[in-house]
Amino acid sequence: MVKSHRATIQDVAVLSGLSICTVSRALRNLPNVSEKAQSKVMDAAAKLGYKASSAAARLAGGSTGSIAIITPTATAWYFAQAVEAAEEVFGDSGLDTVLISLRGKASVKQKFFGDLLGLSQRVDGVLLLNVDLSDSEIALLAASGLAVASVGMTSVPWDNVGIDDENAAWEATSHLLGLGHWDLAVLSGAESHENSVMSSSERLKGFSRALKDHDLTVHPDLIINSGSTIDGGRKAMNELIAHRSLPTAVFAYCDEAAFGALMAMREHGLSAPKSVSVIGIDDHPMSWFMGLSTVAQPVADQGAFAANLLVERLQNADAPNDPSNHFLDTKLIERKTTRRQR
Amino acid sequence: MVKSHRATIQDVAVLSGLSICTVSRALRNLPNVSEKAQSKVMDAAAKLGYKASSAAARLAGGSTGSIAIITPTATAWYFAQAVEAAEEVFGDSGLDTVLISLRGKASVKQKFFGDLLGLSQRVDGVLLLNVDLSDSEIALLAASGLAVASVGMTSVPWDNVGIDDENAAWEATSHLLGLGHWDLAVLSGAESHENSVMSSSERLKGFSRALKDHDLTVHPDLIINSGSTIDGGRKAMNELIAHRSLPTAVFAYCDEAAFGALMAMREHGLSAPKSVSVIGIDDHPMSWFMGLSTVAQPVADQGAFAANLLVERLQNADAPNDPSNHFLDTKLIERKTTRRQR
DNA sequence: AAGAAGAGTGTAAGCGCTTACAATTTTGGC
DNA sequence: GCCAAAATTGTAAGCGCTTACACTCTTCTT
Repeated sequence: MVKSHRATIQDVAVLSGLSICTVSRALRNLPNVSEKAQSKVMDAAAKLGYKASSAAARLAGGSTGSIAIITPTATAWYFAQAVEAAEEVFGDSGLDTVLISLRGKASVKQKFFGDLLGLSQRVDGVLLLNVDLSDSEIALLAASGLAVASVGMTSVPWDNVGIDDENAAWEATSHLLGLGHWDLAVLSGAESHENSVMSSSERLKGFSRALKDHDLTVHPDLIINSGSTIDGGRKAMNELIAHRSLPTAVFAYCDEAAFGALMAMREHGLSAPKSVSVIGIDDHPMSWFMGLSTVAQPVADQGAFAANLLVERLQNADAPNDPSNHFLDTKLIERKTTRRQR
Repeated sequence: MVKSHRATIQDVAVLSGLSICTVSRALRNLPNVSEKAQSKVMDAAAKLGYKASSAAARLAGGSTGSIAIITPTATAWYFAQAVEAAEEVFGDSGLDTVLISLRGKASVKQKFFGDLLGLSQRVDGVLLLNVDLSDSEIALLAASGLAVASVGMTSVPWDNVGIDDENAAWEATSHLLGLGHWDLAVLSGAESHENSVMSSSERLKGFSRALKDHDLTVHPDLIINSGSTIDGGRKAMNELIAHRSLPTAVFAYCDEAAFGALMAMREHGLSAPKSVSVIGIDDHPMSWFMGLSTVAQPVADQGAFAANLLVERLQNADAPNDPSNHFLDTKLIERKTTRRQR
């Protein structure tokens, strides 16, 4: 019954008594196929356990049945969550997901863009997770013919879902200010240039706006790139402690960076909130335990949402291109690493 | 200069003045190609920025240029580390990596094996990360024609790299016993049947052996499946606290499960090592901060190592099949969650 | 009731590669 | 130098699918 060799479209054609062409159309729900033919084909395909060869389909100009996820790293909590959620959506849609982790290496990103043409014949679409893109890179991607969607990016010409980063940062910072802190530092995530499309840029804006609201100015010395890892946060905080003046409160780009900051403080005999108040963004599973004040965001939901958007685009590829931007809700959670400044 | 259309093997053939066939052979370093032809082809290919279409190659019987990573989850620390390290190796070898996360769903694994034939024409090989496999599934995989390698599995008929899980668990447990504890519970990771190929099974063996060494017996009530997540550890420990007798020490399958256990204890007003001593395995980045005693293992190294093994297999596919098993070193790290029992 | 328009289906030409197998050139032994 | 064996290169037939285009029936028009 089960042949060791995979059923081909040919087999389906023979079994259903129709031509290969009709089978191909029926299988892809194209118009101009009678209901009778349609059901015959479906029956035959089911009976044979037929699934189209993605290689052949791709070669002949069809779709590849896979999409790429581009992520700065696969290990940080936020990204791992988003990747897994998106992978689930793609898998449920019968799509393979190829993972490309930039790992902070410029060379990898370069390779990615250098081989965009190649990539575009291996995948149908691309899901970007908070990837730092230049204008020309955005243009390249938009012109690549690939379907594109993203998580946590701003002002990009494709579907995006994220949180209102600027506002989340504003909330976190305002919380600190509201507690009477006025000497603040920020562990700012990734380095971000003017007009960056990344969330770290937005969060920095929110931080600055909150200070401005209190007639405070941002001291450049108290903005330190931490990346989004524990170790990055630790190094950034160490730098702050060792070479700059110690603020009374720190707003960290994300919870893991905040954990790192807490670690650095401990290494120096400091603790939160006694020495310094600390707040992050994420609500990482460890944050409750660490007593970390934070702004919670739904990460898996963002990944799944964006993935769904991408799948929809793929399904009606002829629909008009009207990039949508979706914000999911965040919520300030006050715990024990922040307290009133006397 | 740069054509919007991708260069094909045809273009390379024309530029180099050779036939498509020779080009194909030269590109793949097959024998029977003169050095002169070889270099001509390489030059032409480089000049055109040529890269073979994986779809066409695959269709014609060649390789796909991608490999699949099968992981129980992409979010747990251990797996995220291994995935990223492997992905780096594959990327450096010019291979795409398609990610398949089982997410604990039997249906996903079922789909995976159901479509093994399909998968085998989309990827050249499979890297398994501590995947729970039945004998028949192992047989299927071995017969699939795919190259296979794994991380953290035992007695499998393909290359594997991991740690000596049995011994690591023995060490952790012996540490507890050596401190005078004799009433021990274990958060045992994934549920594992007899003859399981998973690390949780090995670790349970190591735990049992250590007890046996001290003429202690394992009480089934004190073996609780925790999975490898924080939340799983928390639930398992809650179960222990609420419905079973509280031991004086707990050996957790991994650090994240241990964190969860610590959380559960805190929820019940307990703490380590005062109420219960706790030890894990991994040396997670947070473990230092948490003061968690643990057995450190090099996770990224394992992923990279296994990935390299797989790549090598792919490269000389005709080499004899002699599955190798590699153990990387572990190291007991004593911190503050374990202390002498009076 | 004849012809146009449309719906449904089939034919055949690739997509870019690999790989028998055939053709050609080179090498080496005498 | 001559011929067989070995080394190199070319020819052509697919791999399984999509798609332009041709063809055959149905439906409507008028």
